[in-house]
Amino acid sequence: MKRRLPPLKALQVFEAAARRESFKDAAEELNVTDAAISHQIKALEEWLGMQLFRRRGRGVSLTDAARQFAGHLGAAFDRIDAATKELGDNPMSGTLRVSIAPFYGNRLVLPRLSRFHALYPDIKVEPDMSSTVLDFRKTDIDCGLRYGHGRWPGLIAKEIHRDSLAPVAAHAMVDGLTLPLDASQLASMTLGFVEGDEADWDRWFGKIGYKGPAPKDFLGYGNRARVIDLAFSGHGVALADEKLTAPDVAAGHLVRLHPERMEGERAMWLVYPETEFPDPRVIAFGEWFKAEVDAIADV
Amino acid sequence: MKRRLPPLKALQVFEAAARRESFKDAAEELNVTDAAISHQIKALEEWLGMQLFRRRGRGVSLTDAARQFAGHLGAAFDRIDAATKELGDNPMSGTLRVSIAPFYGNRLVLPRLSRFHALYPDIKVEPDMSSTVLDFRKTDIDCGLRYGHGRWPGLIAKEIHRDSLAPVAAHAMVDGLTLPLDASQLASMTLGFVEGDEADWDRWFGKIGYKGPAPKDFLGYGNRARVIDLAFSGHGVALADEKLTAPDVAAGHLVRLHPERMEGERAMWLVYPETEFPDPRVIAFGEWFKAEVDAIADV
DNA sequence: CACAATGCTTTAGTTTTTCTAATGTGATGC
DNA sequence: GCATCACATTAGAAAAACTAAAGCATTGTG
Repeated sequence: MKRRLPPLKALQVFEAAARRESFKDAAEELNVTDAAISHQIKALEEWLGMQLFRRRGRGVSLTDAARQFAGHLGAAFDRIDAATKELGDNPMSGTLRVSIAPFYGNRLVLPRLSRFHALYPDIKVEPDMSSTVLDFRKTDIDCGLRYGHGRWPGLIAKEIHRDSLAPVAAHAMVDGLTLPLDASQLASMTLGFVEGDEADWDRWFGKIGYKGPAPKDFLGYGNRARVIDLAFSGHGVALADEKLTAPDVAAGHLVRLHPERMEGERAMWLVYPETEFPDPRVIAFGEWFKAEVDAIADV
Repeated sequence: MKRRLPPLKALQVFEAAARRESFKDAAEELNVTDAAISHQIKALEEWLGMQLFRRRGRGVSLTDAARQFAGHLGAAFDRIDAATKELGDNPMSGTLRVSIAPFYGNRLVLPRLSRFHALYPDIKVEPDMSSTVLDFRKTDIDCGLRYGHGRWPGLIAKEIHRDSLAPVAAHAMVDGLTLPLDASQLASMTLGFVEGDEADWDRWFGKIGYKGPAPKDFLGYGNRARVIDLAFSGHGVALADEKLTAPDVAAGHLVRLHPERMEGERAMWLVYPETEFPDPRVIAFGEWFKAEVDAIADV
């Protein structure tokens, strides 16, 4: 039951001519000459094998069948018009698939998602918490929140929040000590770091002007989730982002050991495919989330 | 609130590509190369200013908005398809405007019209009984029943019934005479004729082999309605078509004076404009009416 | 009643759109 | 690793759409 449509352009011209019952008026509406209308109508009549207009020297009149036909066409074109407008009108709808590292997502994104939904009720966010490398060409994922240096080929990355590092640990670590600790106290503790960012502690101690014996008790982990786990466990200190740890500090699970903050090498980025027409929902999501993170008060 | 539709060809291509979720399959369906599909989709995306497909090296996938859009388009095209099929499927509907001379129409057409409606329930026949010259270019009339020689420039004429002439008169004319009359009795009566067809009586008398004194009492009229009126009035004899007068003969209003029939110069024709696509309803009407006239039994 | 104006048609030629062939690219399967 | 598949791109060919101009029949106007 395949469709067999007449040339659509001819139908469009016919519908206009039928609606106005005049080739001249149709020509004006479509910004062409009346000869063009005449041609299209003739071609359509030939395609259909029947006459649509009665010619009468000056002016034309519709046959019964053609009038009915034109009505259907008008309705069909109206529907196309409506669908086209809808397409442009509300880009803020549908499903937005966001890839987020589980650690970061559970901690910062999920608790705030309901507020995004309040803002854009027609967008359903589908967080993808798998930690696999994200490839927008293989999956239907629209954007991702990624932690890193911000340069990924083929991807556009917009900075959400750059690390603002400060040492945190569990209460057990500082039992009986007065806060803030001084640098030599810190230097003697077990210091967690993310592999690849080994230099962070050195830079931090340098920033506070520490000149004493170099810290020696380092523990490296594959990602910062593990480093923060170390802090939670009470067996070491993490040099962690203030926004990321703020909820735990506020809740009393972690303690800031020193007021000094240091800008980190890495940041959290909104990433999405390099495309001619960026998905406006992605942009909106990124802007909303940056505002949310910025609003996290330091403790 | 003018419509502003994207290029319809591009929409058609997009709908197919969206339905199959494959440019290649769409190309096959539309009998073009896949490059053509790629071009149209790209053009449409540029027109809309947004992406419809996610490209993924091999294959494509629809965005949410595009899927919805394609659904609307499919429905619209289905409607166009249905309307187009309907247009061709039932040509036997609508209003058929037929121009008929009142005399002929009241006598032969109107009494039979209900049977045409039974045959084609969707055609509404609108008889136009005005006797004005019919010009298909000025009016919305579809066809006419015309009496004459059958040659009218710009018109197609199909013969419905050729005159089969025989003399009729009112009963009063033949009171006390035995039927059929013989030729000399007829020749002495008042003979009605239609102006232009003066020779008919001569031919008729010739046909029955009448050699006596030529008839002298002639009365000319502008049309045959008046000539038959003469017969009704009892003041003369009409040389009239057997089918046309059959009802009156059967009802006893007129009497056939002689069994001899003569084929006339004129006939009743179905006429309609010379056009590339004749209205099939006109053809059907003509065929039906010819059958009806043929079925009139002579009395 | 002649004459201008109107609205559609036709023809011939131009412009625009659409399509193809060839080639390229990245993904995928063997 | 290599063939294959699905889409993209380019350049150019083919087809469709459009225009200008002239024509024709009808209609309105002075």
